[in-house]
Amino acid sequence: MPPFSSHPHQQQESMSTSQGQQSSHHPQHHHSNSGGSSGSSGNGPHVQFNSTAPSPMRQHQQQPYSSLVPPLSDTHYAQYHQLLGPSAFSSAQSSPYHSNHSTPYSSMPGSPTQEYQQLSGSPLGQGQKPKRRQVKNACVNCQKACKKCDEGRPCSRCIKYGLTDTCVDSTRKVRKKGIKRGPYKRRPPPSQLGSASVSTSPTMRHAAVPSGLAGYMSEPVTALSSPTQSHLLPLTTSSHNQPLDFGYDTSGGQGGYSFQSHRMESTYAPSYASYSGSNLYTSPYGMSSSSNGNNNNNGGNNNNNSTGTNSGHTSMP
DNA sequence: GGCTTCGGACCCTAAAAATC
DNA sequence: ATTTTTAGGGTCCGAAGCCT
Ligand SMILES: [Zn+2]
Ligand SMILES: [Zn+2]
Repeated sequence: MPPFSSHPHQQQESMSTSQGQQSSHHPQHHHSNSGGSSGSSGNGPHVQFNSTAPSPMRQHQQQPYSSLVPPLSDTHYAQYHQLLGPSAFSSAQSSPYHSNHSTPYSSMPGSPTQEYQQLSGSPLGQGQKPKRRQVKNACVNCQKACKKCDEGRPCSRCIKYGLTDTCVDSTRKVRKKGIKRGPYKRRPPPSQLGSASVSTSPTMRHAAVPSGLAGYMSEPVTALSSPTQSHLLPLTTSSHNQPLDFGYDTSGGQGGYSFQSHRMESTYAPSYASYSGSNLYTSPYGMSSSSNGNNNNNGGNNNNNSTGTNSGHTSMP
């Protein structure tokens, strides 16, 4: 993971830069600081660099983009949305909305959270949080508001707020290629398989994971993961090793989109702590020699740019 | 109370690396 | 060629500040 992950929010424009690198996530968000502390928590693959920096936030308020992004009390909204049910999405245009949509929100049964339930039928144990599922591409309005969207194109949220005309998919950047990564962690020994079971049980690898997260560790594990490996794993092990049960089509993904940017946001200094070597994240990279001739070595790689990185939420000009 | 913001946890999945 | 790991790029929860 990147030393300090560029923050998901914001971005705002292709910085040009040599190769247009710039990895900030959020399409537009401005957040003003860097650090995330995500890391340890959960299985989140991206441990972010925690840079404290309380940041005065909440100060700058350029102009509410309310005009574009209408409210919609999520509670209410969620209820409605929940109607979609966990799997309702997946198929592109399956939004129940279109199919029947006559149901008044008020009559929607279920709780908001209900919608994110198990997707792959995994029981999701007692205390576990159900996995949150996301749409592949949120509409611009929801994206800006950081609110939940759905597959339907005028998405339900936009419909509710009468933004159907502006409800279009947000653009996505294409992941860059050629980024070096450094060696991966050891892999499980070839044969042995079934035998290992018990002690080496698949669960081993997740051992380090906080109980609460167990739910994420669904994967049945197709014979693999040796104990050795497990201890090597950072405790941020990724939940799924492989796209086994993905409901979506892998191919589809985000085909090349050209990025665009909507909004330039006013002044939001990048400010994120530069990552100096703390290995908060046990990645092979860090340990790798200093040389790192080729790989830019840890996240640093193309992020450097990051300029915009860190915050994202934008707030309309 | 609702609405607006937004920090950052959580997710998805393509690409790199490791194996086969 | 296939599998596994990793991280780029994203979605959106949930809390806090504002507004009415
Ligand atoms: Zn939407
Ligand atoms: Zn929409």
